[in-house]
Amino acid sequence: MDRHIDSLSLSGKKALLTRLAQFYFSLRDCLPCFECVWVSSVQLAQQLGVDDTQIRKDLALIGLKGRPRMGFKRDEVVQRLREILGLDKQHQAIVIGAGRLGGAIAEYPGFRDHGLSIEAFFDIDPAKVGTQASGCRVYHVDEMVDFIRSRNIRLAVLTCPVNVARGIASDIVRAGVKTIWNFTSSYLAVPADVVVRNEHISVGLAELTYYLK
Amino acid sequence: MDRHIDSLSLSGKKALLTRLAQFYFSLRDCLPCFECVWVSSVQLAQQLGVDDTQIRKDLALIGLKGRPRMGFKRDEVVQRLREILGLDKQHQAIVIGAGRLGGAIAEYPGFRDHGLSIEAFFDIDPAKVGTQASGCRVYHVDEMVDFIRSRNIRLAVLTCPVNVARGIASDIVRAGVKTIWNFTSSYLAVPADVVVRNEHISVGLAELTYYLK
DNA sequence: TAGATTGTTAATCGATTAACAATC
DNA sequence: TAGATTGTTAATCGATTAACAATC
Repeated sequence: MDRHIDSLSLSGKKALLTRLAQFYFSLRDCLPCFECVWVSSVQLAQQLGVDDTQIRKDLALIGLKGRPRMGFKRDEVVQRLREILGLDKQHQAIVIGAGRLGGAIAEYPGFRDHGLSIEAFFDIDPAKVGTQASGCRVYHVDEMVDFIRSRNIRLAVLTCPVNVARGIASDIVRAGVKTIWNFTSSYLAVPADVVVRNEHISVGLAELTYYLK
Repeated sequence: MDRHIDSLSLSGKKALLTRLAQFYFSLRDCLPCFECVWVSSVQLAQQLGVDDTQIRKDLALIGLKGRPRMGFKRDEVVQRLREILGLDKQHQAIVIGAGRLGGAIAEYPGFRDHGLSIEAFFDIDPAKVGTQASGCRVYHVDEMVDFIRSRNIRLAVLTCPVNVARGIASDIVRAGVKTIWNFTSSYLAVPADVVVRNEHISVGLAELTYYLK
């Protein structure tokens, strides 16, 4: 099962995970009108604007079998995707940077449903330290490393200013963080066992303004 | 020049634009310590963790020439990237959904620097309509189409609930919007002359939680 | 000059798509 | 049965990487 996924290249694996997550959200959010028990690879492909062969291959890779003439059992697919993507388990995370973006992310309703619980914010601004943000306490950045160590935090969300992103990243990695969700426009160099997902919002803007010319 | 870019496949073009935007932000934000006038493709490649041949090819594609033994003139590269990406020009945009995420996006400091000006928010909540958000007025969604038409808005940011995303998308496209920055987890089907950039935040989360297993 | 870096062609690699037999 | 859909192999396509001559 999972062994097959691990045989993929790093970029292939990343692309696969992105597709699997899209399948999941498409089946969960975007087909609520569908009372159908069965969903075919062609239906899903049309929903997402991709090739149907791809979908059958991806589902086969995670051990799902379809039925000729019927398609795939929708609930079975959704359940298996939850397992594979780790959305079933509970994960503790911290947010570094108690600004608007950090707050928006912490309050995103989908997250709690997917097992993400924000444990604390960290900021350097004395006006923010000690206050509550989105139901969590805001601590000073100086307390960050101890917090990560004592609570065994593995996931950190970076919404701090770009110029301090690298310093923070190296601190939290040394404290034990294994996955970083990077919302700054900084490129982070990390050890091989740490995963960084970049959400470079400015890059998205640049892509769009290109097309506006 | 630009004609070369247009000869690329759709996915190739998208990948190129992403790389160009990364070059830009890397040169602008992440090498401020560098007083160097010259920057080599190898330096930039190391910064971004990509292949240096790729960088030379990309820069050649947009008409930039390097000098053997020296590299590329940094300012020239930055300036040309601004032109190509359309970051020099002023663009008016609207944000649909006056929640936390919409506010965070509207206040993102990088945007005004890159020519994006938010003209209005739209929401369906009576408690929000008529108020100010991030320095802009919040209008009712019913006024959206007229606003787009009269102000000739081409770019819309979607931060509305997922279940209304498709209806909104089809309304704004009919009103004349050409590029949609989609922060909902909905897949939007649009005509060929409309560009959608998806920032599926939940997809990002799913990718990260996979690695936490 | 010697050496480093560009610019570009060729080769490899992987991802996507097409085709089609198997099957319910 | 007939027909639709899966599952999988083969073919195509494009992107990435390697190699190296040109050049400052």
